[in-house]
Amino acid sequence: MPREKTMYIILGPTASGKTAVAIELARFLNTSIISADSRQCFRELNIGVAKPTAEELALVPHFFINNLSITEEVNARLFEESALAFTQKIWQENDTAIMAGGTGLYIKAFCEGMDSMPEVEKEIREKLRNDFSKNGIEWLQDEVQKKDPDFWLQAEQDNPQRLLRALEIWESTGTSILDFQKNKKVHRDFKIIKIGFEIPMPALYERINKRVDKMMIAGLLSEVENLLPYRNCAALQTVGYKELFEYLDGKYSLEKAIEKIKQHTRNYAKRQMTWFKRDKEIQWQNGNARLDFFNIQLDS
RNA sequence: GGUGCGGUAGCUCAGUCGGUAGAGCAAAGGACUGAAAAUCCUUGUGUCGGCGGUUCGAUCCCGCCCCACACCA
Repeated sequence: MPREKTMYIILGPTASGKTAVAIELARFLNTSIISADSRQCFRELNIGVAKPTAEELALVPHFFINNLSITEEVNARLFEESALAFTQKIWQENDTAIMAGGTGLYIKAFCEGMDSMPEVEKEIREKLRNDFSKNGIEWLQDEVQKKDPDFWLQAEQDNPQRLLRALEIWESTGTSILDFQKNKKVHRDFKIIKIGFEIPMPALYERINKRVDKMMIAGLLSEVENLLPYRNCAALQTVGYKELFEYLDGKYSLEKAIEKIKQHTRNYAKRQMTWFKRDKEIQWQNGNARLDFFNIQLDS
């Protein structure tokens, strides 16, 4: 009788120390790690996204790291599909697996599934985005209001990303996006245990500030300079890159850019916590009490 | 020393033709179904540099002073 398969999901805000613990745990359980991080999957992004080092990656098999280029599109649905495929692969040899990351939506997609949505042709998406950047938010709002009034009524009416998505679904299908959002949770045929790493905000902010300084010493600026031709990619709308692009534009000093990176990373960590706090399945652990964490895992 | 331009929310600044003031960013909280390290929402009383004067009333006008910057000596 095979043991029940178990996925341990190690999550938490950026700079909470997830990476090291996930690797330790993976070695202990002799299994692999699936990264749930919307930026570490890009092979061109390294220092600025706090990717595990080559040495760390060599210790344990990793999935969804370095598997995509910044010129490719990624989204939660794609993550769900590939993470499930990786999981099946791991199950062939292991009863346990580890997912580690801070992208809450991706983790949710993996655990609960995304509603299936119609494919949107590239041309439609690009045309809408062009029209939006040419004509502005009022145009977008008018379009949505005209074409999908039901969605409009309950929409975040100033949120261009959401309006564009609704509109591209409308343009592709003639149907409201609401008709595809079933909000039903999928059940996975394996056990999921979510462990959250929590560090008091002042301490976390301190760690973030220090880590940004380390990134600069490690050569983040030259990583960013090399990516200058790609700065418009969605993948580069990322803390640490945006600010240094603007520094290179001469918008402000390097010191100022570094200060902004720290600020924006703190804001990001806060948003991550806001997301995670709502998930009542997460077992929270003090990020400094790692032994404790292992004990609990062995018992469950 | 002289001239000019400033001194308004933690920061950058707008504004009040005299009736005690508002944006962006920050901060705090929140949302989140194909860009999620993204995007969006909520929250703004601060001796409007100091002291006097004019006025029913001054942050806004006048005088003096202090501070910063620029230029001239």
